[in-house]
Amino acid sequence: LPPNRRVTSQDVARLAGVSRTTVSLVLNNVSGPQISADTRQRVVQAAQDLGYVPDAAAQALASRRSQIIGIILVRSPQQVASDAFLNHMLAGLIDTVQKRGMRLLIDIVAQEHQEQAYLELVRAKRIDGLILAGPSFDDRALVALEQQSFPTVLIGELPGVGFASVDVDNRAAAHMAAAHLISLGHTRIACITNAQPSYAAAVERLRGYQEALYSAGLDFDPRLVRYGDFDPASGYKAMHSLLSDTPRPSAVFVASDTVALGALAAIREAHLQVPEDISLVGYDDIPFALYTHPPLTTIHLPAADLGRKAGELLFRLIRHETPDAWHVRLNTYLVVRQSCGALPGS
Amino acid sequence: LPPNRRVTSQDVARLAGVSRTTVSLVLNNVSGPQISADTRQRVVQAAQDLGYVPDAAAQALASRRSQIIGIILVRSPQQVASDAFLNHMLAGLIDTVQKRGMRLLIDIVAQEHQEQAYLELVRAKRIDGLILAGPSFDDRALVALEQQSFPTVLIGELPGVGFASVDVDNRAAAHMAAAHLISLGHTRIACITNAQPSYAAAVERLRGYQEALYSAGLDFDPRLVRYGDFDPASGYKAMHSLLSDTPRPSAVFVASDTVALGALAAIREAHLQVPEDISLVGYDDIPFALYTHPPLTTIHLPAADLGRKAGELLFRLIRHETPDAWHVRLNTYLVVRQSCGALPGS
DNA sequence: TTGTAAGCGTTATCAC
DNA sequence: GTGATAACGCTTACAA
Repeated sequence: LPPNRRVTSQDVARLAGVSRTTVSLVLNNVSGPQISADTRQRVVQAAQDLGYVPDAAAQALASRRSQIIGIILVRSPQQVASDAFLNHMLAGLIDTVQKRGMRLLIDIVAQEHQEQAYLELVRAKRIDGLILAGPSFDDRALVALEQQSFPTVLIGELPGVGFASVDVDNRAAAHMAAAHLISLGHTRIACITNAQPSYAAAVERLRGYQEALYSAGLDFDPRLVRYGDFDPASGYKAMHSLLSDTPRPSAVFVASDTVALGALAAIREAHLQVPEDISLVGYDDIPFALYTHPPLTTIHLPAADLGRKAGELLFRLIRHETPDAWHVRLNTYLVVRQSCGALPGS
Repeated sequence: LPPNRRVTSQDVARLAGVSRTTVSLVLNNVSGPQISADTRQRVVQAAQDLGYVPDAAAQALASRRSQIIGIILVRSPQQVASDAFLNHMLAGLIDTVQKRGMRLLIDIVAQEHQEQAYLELVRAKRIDGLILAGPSFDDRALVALEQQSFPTVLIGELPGVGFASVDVDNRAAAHMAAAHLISLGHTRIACITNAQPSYAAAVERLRGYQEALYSAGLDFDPRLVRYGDFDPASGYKAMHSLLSDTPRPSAVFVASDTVALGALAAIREAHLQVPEDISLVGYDDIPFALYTHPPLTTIHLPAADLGRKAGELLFRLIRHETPDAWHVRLNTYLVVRQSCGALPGS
């Protein structure tokens, strides 16, 4: 025998004095057949002695399950760079995946390549389930997945399609943010979105802001809206433009902390004070929001939970269990720090 | 025939009127045997017509290559959360991996579980190559990889072991940062590290700072050193402690932008000004460094390139090519913004 | 309770 | 140039 050969289940079987079948049954804890405690022990011992690790490819080929789940992040390089959120979500997801003894395959693709990216993964049976995180999805491509009912979970906005999803209620959260400013007496409240209006989440947040105004009997003035683009630079630009409006807004809801950092810089550059001259509410509660100047009042998003829930939901689907809910909505809440003040004279 | 059966290479062969062997040869562009252009064309066409996608598990089992590379991030959940760097590196790595038609399997593990995490991946032949990113590695476990010369690349500090690695010269970079402060006339310069001294990178950066002092003929005063711990909170605490020293340092090198954000907050809280009262140099050049108040002078690290280079190096190893260099050192440079001022009277 | 044997869908080694 | 045929290492009916 070649000395450095791979240890196979055959070797384990031989050492334990049983068949490969038994080895497989024991090591996979198959529930059907009862294995005597003695046999089980011998097999486990033999496997350990030999340092046996099953070959993943062989296992996948025979069992038709790869024990890998895939996550596809539909994002531009620029977004990846400034997404202080991603880490958290990934950490939550990986945590869940590990607990199930599975692995995570990750891919970042541009909007226009998403289809080929996940179809290959699925068709090659490389993954047992798929998590899609991105702004929007190409319906045409998703149809294929839906037809073969491939286990899939969306993180983000819910399109009309029938996929399971995990998200926060962006509209309600934005409503909460704007309502906070209104409660402080502000009436001229601007909005800088997190992204361009082609992104569903951006539209939802804008709508929440709008609804908060209406609920309070305030007018919605489209001239007070600017579109951010994921990064601080876009927030800087948007705020700069907003500050040249007259009369100046006394408060701004910035639908992304990252974008808000740029907005803060623009305000400082104009020699204005937060919150004395302008109140600001952010969105996301990134770790840095506590350390801006001043600390940013913002909407807290449960990033890690988003990843965790998506993972749990997906595992249910993979095991053909009916999930408690096909569309999970996680809670957000307002974190009051020091970037908002009452409107003078209110 | 069952209507919804998987399309196999057998089907392609049948449609093209050739054998499975030929299909494999054509689709994998095997160089040895010459296939006639006509046959090649027929096979390609048939594969496309049928929407054939090779089964990943079967391919892996037969070819002994999974086409997956693994990255293991050795980090605590806390570090993952505040690591504004990770995204960049991952994006760079994924970019490289995609170009090679491979996939990336990602895992985050705590220091104490690293061994089992990557040994399973390697032993199960789940991955063709491994990238390890973390503060330090358990030599005992790495020995196994080294012995079977499993393609492995380290991102980070270079231990004594013989693995290929990609890193920046932390010491030289820190030297540069401290030298900048010295050039502005500062003599009482403190240092807040990025992490505890158990982390090699933290020690290297501290040493670079120290060497810069010596080079300038300044004394190294250990009482001016504080240890950060990855997050802004640790920077806040460290700076707070530093500010109660007398005489106060006139400048601080903070070996992590993330930690520096906390330090900035502590300085503001003490009603001091940057750079008027205290100069600050950071490290990493995270996207937010440009938007702090004031914009942070810092050391730029090529995060995405780190990922890219690690990927390229790894592919060389996988293909048994001798790499140009086993230890790649990427360049850093000082980005001068507005957090440093000349010492009054110098 | 355990063993036998038939796949799983490729790749790779030879002949032809 | 192309086609049999044997691995690859495991899971899983089914048989004993």
